[in-house]
Amino acid sequence: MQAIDLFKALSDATRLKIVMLIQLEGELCVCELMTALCDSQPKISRHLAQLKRMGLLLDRKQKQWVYYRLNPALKGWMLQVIVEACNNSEQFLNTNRATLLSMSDRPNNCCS
Amino acid sequence: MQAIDLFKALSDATRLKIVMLIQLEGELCVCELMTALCDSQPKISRHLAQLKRMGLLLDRKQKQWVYYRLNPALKGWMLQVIVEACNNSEQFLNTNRATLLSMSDRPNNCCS
DNA sequence: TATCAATATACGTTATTTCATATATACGAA
DNA sequence: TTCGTATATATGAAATAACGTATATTGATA
Repeated sequence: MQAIDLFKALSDATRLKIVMLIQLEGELCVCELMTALCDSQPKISRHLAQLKRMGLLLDRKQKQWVYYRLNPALKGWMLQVIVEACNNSEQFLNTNRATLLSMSDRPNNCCS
Repeated sequence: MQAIDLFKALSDATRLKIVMLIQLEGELCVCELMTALCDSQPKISRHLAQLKRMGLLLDRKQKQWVYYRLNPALKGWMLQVIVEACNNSEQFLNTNRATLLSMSDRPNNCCS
C-alpha cells in the first residue's frame, strides 16, 4: 500500500471513523460499528470490505460475528498517521464513541 | 482543518504530488509544478486553489509568478503526516522530482 | 496603448464514489 | 428442514469530483 492509497482510504468520513474506532478499541464487529455510527448494515459492510481489500484491516469470524482489526502488517508510518489522527479527533469521534460504549448488548469477545 | 479534510486534500494523486514537492522544495510556482507533473495549467491551478482554500498552502506573488508554500500555521501532526508520506514515496515522486530538477528555465526565486 | 506571459476561473462533460434497496450466503437453533 | 441472526454482495440511481476547453485577470514591457 502506498501513501495515496492510505489517504484515499481515510478520505471518507465513514471509513475514517471505522478505522479510528477500531484503532481505539482493538477489534470491533459489524454490528458494533453499525450502532456506533448509526448507519445501515450494507453501508458499514461495504466500507469494511473496501478497507480489507486495501490491506488496512483484517477480519476473523467468531460464532455469528465477524470482527475487524487493524492489519498488523501495516507500515509503521501509516499506523502512526492513524494514531495521530485519532489523538486529534476527539470532537469528530465524540458521539460515536459514546454510543458504542453505551451499547447494551455488545457481543462480548473475551475468551476467544 | 480536521483530519478528514487533510485526508481528502491528499487523496488525489495530483494534489498529493503538489503538496509533497512543495514540502521537499520549500516553495514552487505554478509553472514549475506544470513541468514537474506534466499537467495542464488549469488543472494545476485548480488543485492549488483548492489546497489554498483548505488552508494547506499559502501563496505569494513575485514578479510574474505565484509561489506556493505549506501554510506554517498547519497543525504539527498534519505536517508530520506530510513529511512521513514524503519519506515513503520515493517511487511515487521519482520522475516528477527528476523532471523538476532538470527544468532548464526555472524561475529563480532567490533575492526575494 | 497594445501585447504578452503567468495564473485564475467558468462552464459543460465525463468519470468516480457513495448510497439505498433488494437479495444472497452462512450457520446455528428450533 | 425451516427460521432467525449476522454479514456480504449486486444493481441502478444520485451525488461528488475531476477534467478539457474557453475565457478572464493581472502586471510587465514594447
